[in-house]
Order: sequence, then C-alpha cells, then structure tokens
Amino acid sequence: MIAEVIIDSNVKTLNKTFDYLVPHELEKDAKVGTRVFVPFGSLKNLKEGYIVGFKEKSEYDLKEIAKFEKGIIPKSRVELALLMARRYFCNVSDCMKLMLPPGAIHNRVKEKVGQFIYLKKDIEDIEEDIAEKVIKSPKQIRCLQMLYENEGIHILDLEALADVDRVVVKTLEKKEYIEIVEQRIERNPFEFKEVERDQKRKLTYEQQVAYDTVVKSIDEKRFEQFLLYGVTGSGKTEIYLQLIERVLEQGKKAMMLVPEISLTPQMVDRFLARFGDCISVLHSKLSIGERFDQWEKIKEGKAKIIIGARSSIFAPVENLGIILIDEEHDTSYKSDMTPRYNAKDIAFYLAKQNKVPLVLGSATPDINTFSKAKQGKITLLTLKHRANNSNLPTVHIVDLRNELASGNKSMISNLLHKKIEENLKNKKQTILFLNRRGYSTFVMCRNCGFTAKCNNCNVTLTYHKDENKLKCHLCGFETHNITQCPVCKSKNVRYFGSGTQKLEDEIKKLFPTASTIRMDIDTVTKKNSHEMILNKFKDENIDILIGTQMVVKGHHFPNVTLVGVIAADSSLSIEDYRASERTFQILTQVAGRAGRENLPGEVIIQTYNPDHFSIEYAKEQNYDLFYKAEISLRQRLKYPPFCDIILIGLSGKDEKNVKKASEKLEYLLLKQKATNMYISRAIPSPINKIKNRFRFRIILKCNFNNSVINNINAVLEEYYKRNKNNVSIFVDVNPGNMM
DNA sequence: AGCACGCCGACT
DNA sequence: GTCGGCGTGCTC
Repeated sequence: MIAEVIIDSNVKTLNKTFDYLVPHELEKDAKVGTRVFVPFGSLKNLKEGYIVGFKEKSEYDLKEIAKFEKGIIPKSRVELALLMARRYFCNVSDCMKLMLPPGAIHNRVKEKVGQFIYLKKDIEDIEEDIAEKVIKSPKQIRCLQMLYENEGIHILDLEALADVDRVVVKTLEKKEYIEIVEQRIERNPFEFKEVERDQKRKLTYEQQVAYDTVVKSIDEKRFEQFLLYGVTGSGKTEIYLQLIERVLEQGKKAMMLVPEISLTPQMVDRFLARFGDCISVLHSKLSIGERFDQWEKIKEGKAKIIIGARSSIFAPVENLGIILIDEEHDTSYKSDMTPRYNAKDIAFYLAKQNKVPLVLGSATPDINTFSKAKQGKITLLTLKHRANNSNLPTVHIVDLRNELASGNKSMISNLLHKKIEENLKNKKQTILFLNRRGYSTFVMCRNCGFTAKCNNCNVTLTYHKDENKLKCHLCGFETHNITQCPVCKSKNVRYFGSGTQKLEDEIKKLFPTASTIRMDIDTVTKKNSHEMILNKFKDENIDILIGTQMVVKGHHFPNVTLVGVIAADSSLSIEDYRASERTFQILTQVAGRAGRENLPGEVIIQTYNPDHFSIEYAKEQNYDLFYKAEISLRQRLKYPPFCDIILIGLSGKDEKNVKKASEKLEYLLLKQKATNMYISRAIPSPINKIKNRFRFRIILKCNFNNSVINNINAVLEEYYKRNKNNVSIFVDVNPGNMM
C-alpha cells in the first residue's frame, strides 16, 4: 500500500505529493486525511504530513510512514483543501491546516479531564455509619450528605458546596466511602447561562414569502443561492431561525456564518433560547480548549447548528441542510492571510456539493452580490418593512466646510453639539462614531516639516495620549512622545488628525457632566471586554458611547436616540475602489443604531463631501439608488463585478531584490499573457515597507476563471523553478483591502 | 525550509 | 592536508 503524502511546509517547491509505504499492520489506519509523520530527506526529525491519496506503484525508492495520528480530516475537506490550494495560489498544507481541529497545529490540545466524585457505599450504610459514629468529623459528614443529591459532582464543586478542604475528600476516598473518577469534561462556553426558551414568532407576509421560497429549495434538496435583502429590523434573524428549524426537522444540520464582531452573547442567546444547547459556537474569544471541544462536538454529530466566524466554514459538519451567511457584505469573510480565501466562495462550494440552499443576508448587500441578484444568478428575497413598524431615523448632514468658516474648530459641529445637549437633558443616550483610534493620526514639526514615522514601516505614528506614546498601528512599534523636533530641534511640534481619544477629551471638556465610555481596540483587550463595555453602556445608562467600527454592529440599545458620525470622509478617502460602498454601508449601519423601538432616532453625519452620492443616499437610506449610481461607475471604470482584481504582492528585506523579483515576475506574466488580461507594471505598494519588509506589487484585471488560474499557477511554477531568493510572493484574488 | 554536497581559498 | 565559506540541488 502506497500513500501520497502532502508534507507540511509552506515552501513552494514542496507543494506536491510524496509517495510513502504504509506499514502492513497499519493499513487499516491509513485513510485519506490521516495525519502522518514521515522521514523526509536528511532531516533529523520526522516531518508532519497528510495522506491525500493512494496508489499501486511508485517510481521512487520508498520510505515508510513512521507514525499515524488518530484524528483525520474528512475526505470531503481534503478535496476542498486541494481545490483551494490551486485557486488561492498557496500550498495544500496551508489549506489543510484550516481543516484541523483548533490547537492541533502547535500546542497539542487534549480533552480536558477532571476529577468527579461518586459514592462507593449505599446511602443507608453511610447513614448507619454516621449514626454509629464510625465517622464523626462534621466536615466528612457534610461532604457525604452533599453527595446524596449531587453524585458525579466535580471535586472543586464539592469542596465549595460542602465548604471543605481537599484533604477531607481524600480521606473519604481512603476510607472507601467515595471514589474519585477521571472523566472528560466538555468545556462548555454556555456554562452558567440560563436562557428562557423562546417560541417561534409569527412571520409577516414578506417574511413568509421569503421563508417559503427557501424552504422549497430545502425540501427539494436542491442548491440555490438566495439574497435576503432587508433593512435593519425587518426580521431576517427570525427567518434564519425558522429555516434552521425546518432543516433540523429533516435530521440535517445547519451552518451559519456571522461577522466575528457580531458574534455576541445576545445573538447566541437568541439561538440558545430557540434551540437549546444543540448549537455549537466557534469564535476567537473561546480558549483553544473550548474551541477544540466545540470542534469535537461537531465531528461527533452532537452539534446540530454551527454558528461561527469566517473559519468555521471548515468545521467537520456532515449532513448539511443549509448554509446561512449573515451580514454578507461584511469584509471579515475575506481572509487577508494565506490562504487568502473568501468564506462566501467556500460556502458556495459546500452548498453546491451538498445540494442545499445558501442564504446571504444583508441590509446593504455587497455590490457584487446584488449585481448577481439583479442578473438572476441569485434569487432575491426582499423585506421592505421593519417587522416592528418602527420608523427610520431622521438623518442630518453637516457640511464641515461651513463649520470651519464660521469659526468652529472643534470636532463637534454646532448642530451635533445642540443635539447632544438636548439628549443629555432628556436623559437619552448618544453614540459617537469615529473610525480612527488614538489621539492624533500624525505628529509634525511646523518648522521643518518632519513627521514622526515608524522605524519598521513606512507610515506615520499615531499619538496615544493616555500612554503618552507614539504607536505604529501596523506593526505595534512604540516610542516615547516627542515635544521637540529630532531634526531641527524646534519646539513647534503639532498634532494632526483626530482619533477617538481626542474625541473623548473634547466631549469631556464640552459636556463636563456627561458620563462617557470609549470602545476601540485600545479599550477592548481583556476577555469579554467588548461585551462588558456595551453592557456597561446599556445597564448604567452612560450618556455617550464613543467608538470605532465596533460600535456599529448588531446591538440594540433601546435608549439611544442620537448617533453622530464625526468624520464620514475617513472611509471615503481610502485608495480603494470600494470606498463609496464601504462608506454607504457603514453610514447606513451606524444610522440603524438610533431609535430602534418607540423612540424616534436622529443621526448626524459630519462631512466635507456633503454632495458625494454615498453620503446623500446614506442620508435617505436608499440602497437601491446607491446601487444604481455605484454599479454604473464600476462599469465605466471596469471594476468588480465587471472584472476581477488579482493582486500579486512581493515582499522581502532587501529592496533591490524585491524590485528585481517583481520585474522578473512581470516579465513572465507578460510572456504567458492570457487574452483579455490587463497586467500592471511592477511598482512599489502604497505602503512600501511593513515590518521591515519592502513591498512591490503587480495588479491583474481580468475575468477570474479556470484558465486564468492555470496561467498564474504556471507562471509561479516557472518563477520558483528559476529563482531562489528571499522574496516571498502572495496572490490575492479580489483582496479585502488594496493597501 | 533544512540539509548535504562540492568547489575554492586560507591556514596549522 | 583540512577547515569552513557559500552556491546549488534535492527531499518520495
């Protein structure tokens, strides 16, 4: 028996299978997807690898597989990994890692075991011993009596409950009244949670139509893509819940992806309330051990519903009945690390394979998705009305140019100031949104023009006032703040560009009596802290919440009636063809935070571009008009969805080497040039140095299809065959950001 | 990536 | 003679 093995390595020249003999006695353990350890070359240590196939004969002089590991990757996932490697231009082993249980890569995660206590004698016998004073110690008696009701309790819980020491329990063990048994514990992230069970809600007519359409595809066991397009509050989640219920009734499982940030306890609670603990949640806040247990629960088929962020799409779920992607426009579905996959593409593949529906939901769909819906490639299901009939908030646009002209230099316009004041008086809450953390975005010497830059990256440093430090937001570099210019020694050093810290400072000055809370990466650090801040804001009725991106999503605060967008232009000015789309989406979402129940909401958007269409249509909260304007622009400029953008990035420590490498690659690409492909020159990336690595890039514009995939793979192969240098290359298809 | 191999100059 | 520098090539 000969196994084809993929070696665990990200070295490009090793991205192929190697043949190994399977020892006779282990033939039954060898399956596609088995993790193995093999002797490789002249390496001292065994190399990790994965079996991806078998063959009868081999032209090589074969070595034997040295070690097998029990855990295997399902065959279907191995196939997926092979496809992904080709499509995302990376090594198979990079993709295979996504399919492994969490923690299986570095620190070996084990099943968690604990000591559990069982009675070894009958209760009557024990009571007799107590009566006859065979045991006298009150602590021991308390301990035993506690066990009458709680047999199988964890040792720590017993100690706490009976208020006794470890020695007491151990003594009872020695006297053979109890036994201590080692058992596996499932690390349950829902522990201590008691959620009231919730009932199915009656669907509105619109919801019912959407539900019925998807159910048809479920019942007919047929792949179909749906876009559930509905404004905030139109009841998308209720449809998800009922579709999942339908799938469960048929004995199948459901997978739902959500953006990492909206994977909040409130959302999970809603699922727990409806379905109990047959759900499995995967997200970054879980410990590796907890994630490992969730993975096992899925593998064993105990989890019927899997909810998780991007990487959960690879969870080993069998017998899928539906895949749902909530907030499908969210950028977190695209990975910006190798493998640079898009979870939506993977979901599409899996749904098709399993012949099940794929439901994408959003209030502000991705332009590409909506375009497909318009073309009929995706079935469009529209929810026009808010299920609770609450009104959309009133949106005001403030032209910051006028503000400046009238002498207001603060970050808060006169209108926003007035509205905050009113809100404070009425004891209503306010959210202020500014998508920039820190105090000032850059520090400059007014005398000679020197700006403080990162030592390792070609970017300006951000001033953080609370630590009095300058920080690099790309690599984490920190240095002390400067008050004197290091070049010309002038003391005329000034701060420019305002972040959330400065905003908080200003608010405290303008409204000294108001309570504030700030939420950005700097305040969200410890476990659950994101949630803690939001709960504090809600429960303690804090007047003003100041925050970045993360305040935008998925929460509803019944007492928030005012939302202020401090600088709507920050997302508009980025060098990305999706700048308008991002701006519209974020403004619409942030507006959705205001006035959700019976209270009318108001939104104030401050901008230097009041006439920009993404701001205008965000004011009207009119996605359809925004789409029309944006799609015609994209068509004219030939941007997605009218073509795909492939970014080939090169980086290395030696600038000359990287430049040379990028030019060689450009040459090879031009030589192999497929028809209808635009190939840019090899040029330095917009940020040409990150973490001391110089960066060059080549951009391709074309229709990304099989022949393009073959083409690029062939070019890369030729490049790697001829070049051995310290330049690393990545290929990103429709990257999440263009920097 | 690692590691061996091989070719070449320097040095006990 | 032999030690070690690095360029090249292979890993089933």
